[in-house]
Amino acid sequence: MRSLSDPFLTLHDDPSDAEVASHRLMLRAGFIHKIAGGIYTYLPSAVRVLKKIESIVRREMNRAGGFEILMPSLQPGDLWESTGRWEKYGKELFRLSDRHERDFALGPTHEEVVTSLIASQVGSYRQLPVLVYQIQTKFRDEIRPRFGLLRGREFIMKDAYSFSASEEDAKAIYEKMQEAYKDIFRKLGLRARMVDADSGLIGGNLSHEFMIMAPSGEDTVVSCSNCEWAANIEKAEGVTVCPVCQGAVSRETAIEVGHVFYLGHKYSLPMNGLFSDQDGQEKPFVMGCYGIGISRLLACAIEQSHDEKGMIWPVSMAPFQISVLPLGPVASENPSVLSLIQELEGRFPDEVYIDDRDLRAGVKFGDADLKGFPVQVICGEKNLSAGNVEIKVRKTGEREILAFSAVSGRISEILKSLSV
RNA sequence: CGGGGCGUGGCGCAGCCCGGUAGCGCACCUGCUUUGGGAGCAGGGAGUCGGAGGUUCAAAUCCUCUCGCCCCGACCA
Repeated sequence: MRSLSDPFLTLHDDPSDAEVASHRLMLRAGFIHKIAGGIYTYLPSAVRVLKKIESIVRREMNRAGGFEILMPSLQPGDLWESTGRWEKYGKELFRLSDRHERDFALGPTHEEVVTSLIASQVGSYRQLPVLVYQIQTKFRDEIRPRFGLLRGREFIMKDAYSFSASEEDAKAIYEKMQEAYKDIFRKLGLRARMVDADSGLIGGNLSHEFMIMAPSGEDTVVSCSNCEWAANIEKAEGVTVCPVCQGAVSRETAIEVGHVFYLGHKYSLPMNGLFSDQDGQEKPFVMGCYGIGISRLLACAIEQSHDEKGMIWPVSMAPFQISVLPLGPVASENPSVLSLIQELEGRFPDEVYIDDRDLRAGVKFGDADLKGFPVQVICGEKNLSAGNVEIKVRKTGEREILAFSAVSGRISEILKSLSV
C-alpha cells in the first residue's frame, strides 16, 4: 500500500477530547473517526488490525471445535421477555419498535437468540455438545461511553455459546475455552491474566475474566504475590490475604478483554431448550458463554504498548509489518529502492506500507513512529549512494545499515524475533 | 442521573469579563527555494462562532431555553 493514495491524515496536535493513550493515538494516527459519543468509524489501519485479531480468534475457536455463525443484531422483544431480561437488562438495552409498534432490541449479547436456535435444531443427546460462535457488532446503551474504543456504545465482539448434556461436559468445554483464550492472547502478543469474576447480568455462578493490566483500566484486580490466585475486586471485596495460600495481596487496575461464564440452566430452562437424554428423559441444555471484545483489544494493544512517539504494534496485530520510507525527491525513483520494494512485497505480501509522499524526512519519521509498524526501512540518499539502506526496529529503536541484498532476509529474522 | 469542564475553518487555540460584524498556529491549494527527525518566502481557499429565542441601532461577546462533547462517580466485552 502506498501512502500517497491514503486519504486519512495524521494529526500533529493531540485531540482535545481524548485522554487515554489508545484513544489519543488512534485519533492522531488516523485509525478512527468519531461520529458521536462512543460511536466510531474504523479507518483502514484500524480495520486491518481488527481483521488480524479476528483471524487469530477465529482460528482458535475453530480449533476448539466451534462453528461460526452470524446471528441478527435486530432481535424481537418477545425473545427477551421469555427470559425476563426485557425488564432486567434495563436502560442498557437499546430498544426500538417497528411500524406495527412491535418491540425490538439491538443485541447487546445473544443468549436468547442462540438458545432459541439450538433448541430448534438439537433434540438429542447424540447431537451434543455444540459450540457456536460469531464475530459481530454489539450495541449497549452505556451509562457513560468513554476512552474511545475501550467503552463504546457500538463495539465488535466475539461471542461463543456452548450446549452440553451434562454438567461435567459443560465444565470441560468451559475449561477448554479458558485454554483457548490464553492461547489467543499469547498469539496476539498481549499479556493477559485470568481472574475469578462476578457474572453480572449475563448470569450463572462460575465465571472468569481475562484482564490486560493497564493504568487506564476501569477494573481492579486483586492478586496474590505468592501463588496464581487473582480475582476481580467485585469478587474479592474486602479480601486482605490470599484465600488460597494466605499470601499478601496487591491491587492493580486492568481492562477486561474476555469473559467466560458457566451458565448452567439459566437460559435453557425458561426458554424450553430441551433434549432427550440417553434414558429418554427430556432435560435442559447445560450452557456456557464466552466473550472477547475484539474492538476493545485493538485499543488494549495500544494501551499496553506505546511510547511518547506513538504506537508500538506487536507483529501479530500490526496494520502493516513493514514501512518503507524513501527520503528526498529522488529516493522513491531510485531503481534499487524500487526493486527492494518489489522484493519486500513478494516476500511479505500485503504487509508493506510505502510512504512515498513528497515530504521532509522529519514528517515521515514522525508518522512512522506514530503508526508504530514494527520495522522501518529508511532509504536516505547518503546510504543509497553507498549501496545501502537503513533498518529501524520501532520497539527498540535499534538501527542497522545493510546492503540491499541483505534487507529482506534480515527483516524476516527481526520479525521472527519480535514475535516470540 | 449527580458533580466539574468545554462547544469559534479539518486539528489545536485566542477573542467573550468590558457588545461595534472574526483572528493565530498546524493542516490544505499554487509557485520558488529546501530535503536524515515535524523547513523558508510569497500568494490562496476554507468558519451561518453548536442550535433556538430574546435584549440592543448593533451579539461570538449580555439574558433565557435547548442540543452535543469530555472528565470524576454508580454499570460492562
